[in-house]
Amino acid sequence: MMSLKMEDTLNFNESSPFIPFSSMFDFCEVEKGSSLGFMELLGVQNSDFLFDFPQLSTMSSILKDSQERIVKECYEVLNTHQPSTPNSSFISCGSNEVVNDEHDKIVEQLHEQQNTNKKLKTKEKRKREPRFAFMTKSEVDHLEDGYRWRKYGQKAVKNSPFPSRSYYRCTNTSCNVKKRLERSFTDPSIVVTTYEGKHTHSSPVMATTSTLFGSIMHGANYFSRYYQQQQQQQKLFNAMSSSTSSNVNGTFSQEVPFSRDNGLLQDIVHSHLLK
DNA sequence: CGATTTTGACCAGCGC
DNA sequence: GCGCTGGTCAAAATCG
Repeated sequence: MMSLKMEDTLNFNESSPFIPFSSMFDFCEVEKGSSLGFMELLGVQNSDFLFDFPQLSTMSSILKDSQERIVKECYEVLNTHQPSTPNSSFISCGSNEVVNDEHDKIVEQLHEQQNTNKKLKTKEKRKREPRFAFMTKSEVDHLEDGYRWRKYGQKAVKNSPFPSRSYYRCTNTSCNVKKRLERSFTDPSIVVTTYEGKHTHSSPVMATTSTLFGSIMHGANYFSRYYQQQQQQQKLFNAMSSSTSSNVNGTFSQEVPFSRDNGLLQDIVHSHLLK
């Protein structure tokens, strides 16, 4: 497996405050370090995805800094959250060697299983959009993000020294995005912002302020795809390992799903930000 | 006067 | 079933 190094791409300022990407697991009810947990974390299921932006006061002033963080953190994830099993390679989707009846059968079974799980889930729970949250050190509760929001509710937070949690909805009638704001339990200077859903329109305010959120969402979507693919391939690998354990090693090829040359950076960060 | 915020009531999900 | 909690609704109040 090739190692990805962001130093080759960006001159990251080592002295600037930086909390590792892995720290976001501290805020989530998923298993730390597992690729499954990470998938759920990215909104593939119903969990939250958290970034941490310490020492930052306004969205507009941190644009460049955050962009570098996102890229650095993304590279860290790629290098540290690979499948834990040794030799648990990625299986090339286009590999001719694994195209046979057994393969098709297993794929079909996996799809059926996934559909069954989906049906059960939607029956169990009301459908909720993937959530995406980040923390910002700020004295101001409501940070400018380029979109216009209307407050539709406020709730007292139990056992919290801070009065409430605020609920906002995008003012665009065709857009269903929601946002939740609250002060951190552990550090009052930190504002936790949670977005739910995806804007169906462009930012009505400045392009520059919305670009940060756009980049973050873009990064989240990227990893969502990445780990969804990885998880699916891992399942297939496990299924085939149990059924055809004798020739596993010779059957699958190791492969990096998104190579740097194919534009990992471009996939995460909007191109005009890289200039 | 329209847009936005405030706030108490209400609803749904969950654990016991 | 009951109580708790997170999330939403909607009428009234406030703002620009």
